[in-house]
Amino acid sequence: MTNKKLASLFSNIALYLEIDSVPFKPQAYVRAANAIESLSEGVEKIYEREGLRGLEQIPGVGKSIAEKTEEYIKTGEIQEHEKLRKKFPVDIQELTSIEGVGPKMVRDLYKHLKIKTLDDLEKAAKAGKVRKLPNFGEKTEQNILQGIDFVKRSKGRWLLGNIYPYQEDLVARLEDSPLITRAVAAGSIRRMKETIGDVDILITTSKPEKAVEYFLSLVSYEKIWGKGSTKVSLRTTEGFDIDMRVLRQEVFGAGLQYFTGSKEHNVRLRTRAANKGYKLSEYGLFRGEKRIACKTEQDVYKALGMEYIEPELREDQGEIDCALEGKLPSVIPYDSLKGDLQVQTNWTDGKDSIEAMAKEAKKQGLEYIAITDHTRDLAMTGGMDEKKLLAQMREIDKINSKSEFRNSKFKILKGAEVNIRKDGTLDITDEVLSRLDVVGIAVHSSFKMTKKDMTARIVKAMRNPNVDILFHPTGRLIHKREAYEVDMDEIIREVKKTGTILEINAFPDRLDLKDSNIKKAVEAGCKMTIDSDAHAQDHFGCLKYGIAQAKRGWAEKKDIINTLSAEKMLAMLP
DNA sequence: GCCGTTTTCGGCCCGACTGTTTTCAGTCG
Repeated sequence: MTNKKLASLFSNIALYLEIDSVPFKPQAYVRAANAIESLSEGVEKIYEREGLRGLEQIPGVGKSIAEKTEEYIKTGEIQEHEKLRKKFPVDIQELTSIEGVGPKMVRDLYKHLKIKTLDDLEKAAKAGKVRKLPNFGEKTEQNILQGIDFVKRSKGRWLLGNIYPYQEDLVARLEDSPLITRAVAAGSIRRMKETIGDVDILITTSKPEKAVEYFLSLVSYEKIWGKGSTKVSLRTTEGFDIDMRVLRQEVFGAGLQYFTGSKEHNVRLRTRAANKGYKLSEYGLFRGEKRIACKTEQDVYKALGMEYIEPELREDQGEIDCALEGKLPSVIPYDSLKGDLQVQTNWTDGKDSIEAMAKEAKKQGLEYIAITDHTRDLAMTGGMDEKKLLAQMREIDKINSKSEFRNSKFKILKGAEVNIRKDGTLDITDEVLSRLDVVGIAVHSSFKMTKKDMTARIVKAMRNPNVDILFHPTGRLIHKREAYEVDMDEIIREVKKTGTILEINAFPDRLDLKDSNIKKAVEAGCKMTIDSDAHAQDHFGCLKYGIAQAKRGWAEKKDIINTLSAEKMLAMLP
């Protein structure tokens, strides 16, 4: 995981340089950091094979950053970074993670109050010292305290999308070993919760000690919390914990059920079992001394007289009663999407071209994507005005007519992610909107309106007859920003009137709508779409997190319009 | 500091919003 650490060093350098208002260099470091973080290969490997020259091939990495990378590979640190850190001995990553706090504020806070950490800042703000600084005031102090509260609450939890690929890789490598007959992730990862506290791995093996050693050889860890013959618990160098347990083959199902949770689900399940005269534990379902089910999870649920409950539903949200009555919804399966209705390209803030995104989507088995770049008001992304949008539409026609796409089922649809202004109007004219296949709308600014005003703003935008989809309806960014205040019931009522489609945005830090809102939408009979919000080719993989979210919201295939063919999907749009 | 040529230095996404000003700096997207 050198890439990640190195990337974080470079982003730190960028922040330190911004303190000094150094022009342009910070962006260069940020670009390099992003490029390094998204590499599929370790920088050491590249360096080993191709030396400095290989490093310079990474986009955004030139001579100087390549040399710093070399220095880091050889010595584990970068002098430039040490120098800057001595000048401003502050936890700049942590402090700037507070919404509204940037490098300049960090500078002033350190200069006047010697604030170095989140805790320092919290104390100072609570003591009313922050408001007295030049250019700070009471409101800023309040915002800082709120921001700290938010950061603190999300500490120690990780985004599903950041951990899932790690877990997938680890499980695959465990299963590759002849020592191990079965390996599977349990816990909140298996339930696909939007954030994960730690990773639970279950294995079966005939040689527990050897398997534990093998597991330790695969994982790079900072600390072992505990180690026995059937369990090991550690902190990875990435900073999260893994619990690995060896289960006995014959009780694997019961163990998997137990360690998948959730705790609340299990408590209720055990109560049901007890009422029927059974006892349920991680070692099986018992009647008296007799073990009656334990091999598979299916056995356990069946023996309790209920339908099998998928892991994503096990949150004690009424799933057990439904399962007993045989009334569980058949939630949407993982392979059921035919299209993706939110895709950004290098026409705005995406990384790849329209054609590259289309090719990748096709490769992933999709039948269509809608290109939905940002519009005018999002100047920072190169947001498109009417003229640029029309040019892009012509470009899409051109690509669609290329033989590769023309002769296949695949189609690129024309769309946009249109900005909803503060007053509920849109930043593209109706005339141009009416020519698009898919019009998505979204809020990107003025997040701190009252609930009433924000709801009215969105409702007004949805009433535009050209509008098809409300993108990331609540605007939250997990661990970064709270959802804005909005009356979801009112939005749903309006959706029923206008036929607007609600989005389940699958990007790991959005997952917006969240599960409880999806459930509301399903109950009201709203239609939804699951979109990746891809900004690069490898982001299509995020769709599975959106599907997981839909499952957690009890959505069925029929509730999700992009399970349909392009033609049928388009017919569903208002 | 990187990039891309105009081959060796100039350009680098920029507008809205906020809270603090009293004309703007900082932050965000």
